[in-house]
Amino acid sequence: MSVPSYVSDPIARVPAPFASKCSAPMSAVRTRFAPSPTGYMHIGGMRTALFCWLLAEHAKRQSQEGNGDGGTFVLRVDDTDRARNVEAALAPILDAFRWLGLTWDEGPEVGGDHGPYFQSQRGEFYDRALQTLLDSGAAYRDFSSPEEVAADREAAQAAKTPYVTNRRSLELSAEEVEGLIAAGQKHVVRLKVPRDRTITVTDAIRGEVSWNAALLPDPALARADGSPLYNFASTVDDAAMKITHVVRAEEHLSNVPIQTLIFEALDEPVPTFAHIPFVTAPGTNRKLSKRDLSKYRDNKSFRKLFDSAADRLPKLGLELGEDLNPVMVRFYEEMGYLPEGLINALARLGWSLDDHTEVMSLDTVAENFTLDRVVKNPAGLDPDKLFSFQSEWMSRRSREDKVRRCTEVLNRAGYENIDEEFVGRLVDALGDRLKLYTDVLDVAYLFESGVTYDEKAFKKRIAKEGVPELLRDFKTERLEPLTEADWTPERLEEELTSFSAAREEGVGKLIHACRIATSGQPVGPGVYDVLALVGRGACLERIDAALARAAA
RNA sequence: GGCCCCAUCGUCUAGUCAGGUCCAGGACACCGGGUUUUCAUCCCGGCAACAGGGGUUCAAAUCCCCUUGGGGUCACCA
Repeated sequence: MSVPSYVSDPIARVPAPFASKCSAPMSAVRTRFAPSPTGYMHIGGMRTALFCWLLAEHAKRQSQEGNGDGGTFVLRVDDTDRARNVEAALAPILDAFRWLGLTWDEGPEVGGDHGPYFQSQRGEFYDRALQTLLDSGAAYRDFSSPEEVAADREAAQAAKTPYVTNRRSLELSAEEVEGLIAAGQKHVVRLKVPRDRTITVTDAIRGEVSWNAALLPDPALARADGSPLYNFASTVDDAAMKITHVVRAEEHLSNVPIQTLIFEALDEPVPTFAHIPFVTAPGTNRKLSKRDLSKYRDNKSFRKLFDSAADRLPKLGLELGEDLNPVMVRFYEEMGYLPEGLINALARLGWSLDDHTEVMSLDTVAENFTLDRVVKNPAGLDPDKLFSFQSEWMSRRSREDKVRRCTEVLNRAGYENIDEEFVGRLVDALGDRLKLYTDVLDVAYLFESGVTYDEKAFKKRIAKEGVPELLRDFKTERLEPLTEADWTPERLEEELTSFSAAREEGVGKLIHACRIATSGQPVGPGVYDVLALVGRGACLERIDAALARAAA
């Protein structure tokens, strides 16, 4: 088979324009995200998936305005070799897409014209492609044992020379090869890399990148049992699914020359590659990885996340650890983050709209997303910034939504008979303080019979010269005479203010004392709301308890 | 080690392709002040960066080269 003269004109084979700032209409854009079913959705993978989705979605919208031929986002499952529990391991991944509102046009559950969408079901595609390559001579059977290959590799390493495949099997005659096959001799199929080539590709993000093919080992396409390897399966699928833009993390950049060669050998157009920077671990520019999780606690803003999760998750019957942690999308969902918040943060990781726009909906991002505004260098997710986006989006949520979701959290935390009307009052009192749905857990004292005192705050605000007396008098003179009906924030404020004035004291003293006595904590909603929410009976009891504690 | 990629405030970034309007803009974080006689919000202000060295040019964060630093990848994994 003849190899196209790709070297002389590398760009000619790159189909669609990648910088859509240009006014030329875009041809159809088809992107894919190909997760392997691991049982969880990695936050970095999610960012990659988001960019894939955005590119397709943007093209889709453009075409609706009469510009271009549409966009399609494909979800394909890389489950080669892992057939056992695919469904269970895939579910969390699909859930993450659903939670964030990233729909797929083709893939699991929805099907499509280019299926099946599970690699484990695409065996015939690989077999056929493999035969094509074997027939054309682009690939060959390698009878070397894995041990021999490993030894060659080590020798090259030791000699400090680049390792290239020892093509001994190529010296076999056709008859000898037939004989070995007939004898059941184990072998892999390798791509015969043309060693006189320079492979050049114009990456949509990195620009022109080249490799000297003479330095490339012949990659295995299929195992001894005939099953396809990643680079091969992925290329065959991308070709069959008519993928126009391969958007993936930068760590895949080194797969480009091999895949390019495979596309060419298959006589398929080479898609546009777009290698986006990966998401880094906090405080470093290394790849964010589940394995180094414990190290991330050393990072200041990550530690806040961990600490807060360690406190809250158990209350919801969950556990911070291997199966649930900040590298997973589900972590943020369980902690009560909003999809809008995470999307906003992820979209801003490596991409910007302009020099000032920070808060953006998925819709806004999709409307404006182009690869030419993707940055080249890796970026770390900053929990503080995510939190800032989160509070912005939470502030836009309706009261009904907050009430419903907070009630859910409370129920999950095991508090029985939660009254939605009461939660409504609570949500009002919380106001902007409610940043995450799980923030309601901070006011658990409203749903429990006793109070746990913050020791430091207690000492500072109650166990102090004159304060217990003041609190006691306020209680007996002003609080006790109030009826249940009088027990409103407005009335309580009136009483506290006038009492303080009568005593010639600043209101601060009593405000703090009351807050600590009734809630145990130095922070929370406004005091009058706290007193009202805690209720007359419990307030009086708790003040007594605090007084007794101060006296002890 | 080979190959490849990357390099602007603590962090995410704008500016780089089409050099001057940038003694570098925004956001988050941080620090200070104001509002709230409480917590949070909100408002105002501040701190803070072009990795280094050579070129090219009247002019370089922007173009070229080198150095340094960081990272990715080198499987019959994905």
